[in-house]
Amino acid sequence: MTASLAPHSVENSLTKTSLEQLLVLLGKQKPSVTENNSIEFEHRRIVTGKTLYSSGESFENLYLVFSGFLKLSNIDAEGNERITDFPMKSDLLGIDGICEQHYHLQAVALTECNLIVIPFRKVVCALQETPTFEEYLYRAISRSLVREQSSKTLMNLLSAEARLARFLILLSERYEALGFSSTCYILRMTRQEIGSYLGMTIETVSRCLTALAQAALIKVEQRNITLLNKRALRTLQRLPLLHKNNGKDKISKLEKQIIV
Amino acid sequence: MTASLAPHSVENSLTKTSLEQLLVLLGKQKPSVTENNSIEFEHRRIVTGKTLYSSGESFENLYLVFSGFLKLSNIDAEGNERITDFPMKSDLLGIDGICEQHYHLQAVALTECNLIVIPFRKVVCALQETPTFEEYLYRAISRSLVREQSSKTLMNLLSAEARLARFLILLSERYEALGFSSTCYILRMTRQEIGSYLGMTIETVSRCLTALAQAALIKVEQRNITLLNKRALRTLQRLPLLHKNNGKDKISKLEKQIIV
DNA sequence: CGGATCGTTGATACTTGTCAAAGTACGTGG
DNA sequence: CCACGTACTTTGACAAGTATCAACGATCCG
Repeated sequence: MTASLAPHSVENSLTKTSLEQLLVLLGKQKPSVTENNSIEFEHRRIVTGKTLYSSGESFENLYLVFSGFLKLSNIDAEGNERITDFPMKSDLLGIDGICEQHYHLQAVALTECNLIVIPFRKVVCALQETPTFEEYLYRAISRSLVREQSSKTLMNLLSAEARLARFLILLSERYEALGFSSTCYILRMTRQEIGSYLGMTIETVSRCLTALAQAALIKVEQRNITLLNKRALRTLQRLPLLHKNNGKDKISKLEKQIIV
Repeated sequence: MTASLAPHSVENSLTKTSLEQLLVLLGKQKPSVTENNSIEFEHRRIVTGKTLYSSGESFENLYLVFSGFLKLSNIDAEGNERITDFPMKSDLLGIDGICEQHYHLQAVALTECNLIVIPFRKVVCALQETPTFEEYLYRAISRSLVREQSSKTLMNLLSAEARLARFLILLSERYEALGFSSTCYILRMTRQEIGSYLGMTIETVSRCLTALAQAALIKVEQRNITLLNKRALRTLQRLPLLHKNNGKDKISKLEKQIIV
């Protein structure tokens, strides 16, 4: 049972995208009739493992993910990688470059990627007579901020198990929003990368996955994840850190809650 | 020895701000001559403890902090507060409201505050012929995102001591950027609020402050903080979690590094 | 068939949360 | 002005969670 419905599959053929299509990806609901559709955006493809942009590089473009899966990370002075996000379809990349005209982070493809290129300066100037574009650009940027804040907020003070449960649920919701299966998907990143993102060691990631699987909340087959009990996962992700019981008790207690 | 130079002091008298002044606060370097200066922005004052906006409230304005000190937080379903930022002068508030037209977070004044009101929809439409405004607005929003990401990145996988050291250094840098003393300032928030922000308990905050003080890296007098050894603090904030020595060894080792 | 990267599992030690209690600042009302 | 209550802070003893270290298993690729 492979998660063949996961993103990064078809629709890799496009090489140009109209403004209207771009707005829909940015979150626009109903297609407008009168929109300026003469403007087209180039695409850029990168293969697995390649870098889209690096920290310090001068900022020129925003990128909207059309297909594929990436990681966004920070390399500190000692060379340690700290992952801040895993962008996927419809996510906007490169916002971190606007403020100082050079990118702060590094974006690397975890699968083959097809990205819509948005030349920022040109576009913002040229499209100011197209208010909807501006509006959705603002919204997309704001959404990134909200997501960062809420993930930051929730990562701390939650146990490793809770954070991992939350991570799996959030991934599931993102897949669902894109029209893919929300219960069965492929992790496109290594355990190491999950650990970097969630702020825990690779061993802890592994142990927590095992624990969740033993409690029959998920099924783990290498990077293939099946969510078996989303309700329990949701409950788990809200448990504050450190209850009086150990892991097994916690989960069996959870089981009871669910049966009731 | 009180930190009388800390922000939130003078300059509380203004009630209107020109576009040019606003751009300078947003980070503009050299004043332009030809800028449209006829536009003026209203101010809003709130007293200590009052709420500027709450989660869920419909979004209308961005606010630029002119003076004072606030906290930005998230109240979860169980009523726990999770603080995501402590905005101060020149910080932009309310960005979290753009994406869904209602605020996601709650903003509360920690001191008396004087805020410049930016009616978002009106202003973005009306000022699109003023490219510099747009540009600096984008920059400010991007800067918020970068700050969120980097703080998120650094909070995890660092020890409580390191996070607290980082917190104190970052505060110091923000005060310095505003022209205030970078070595002596007043914490405007409780230990509880620091703990919520850094993802640790109030007891841990207290113990770490004591430890840093005993190592003579800082001086603590209630909420009055003096940084005695910034170099050591900077070193400490980059130490990865969990070395083989205990806290005291860590600091004395640090001391040696510094003496050398 | 190696070699390398990735993932799992176990034993141990350290950090930090939890619980409990006492100390300090601050404002209100007598 | 002092007593008192409340909120804030500090400190200690203990327990729980997770990092570290080490070894092994699995998968992938040349």
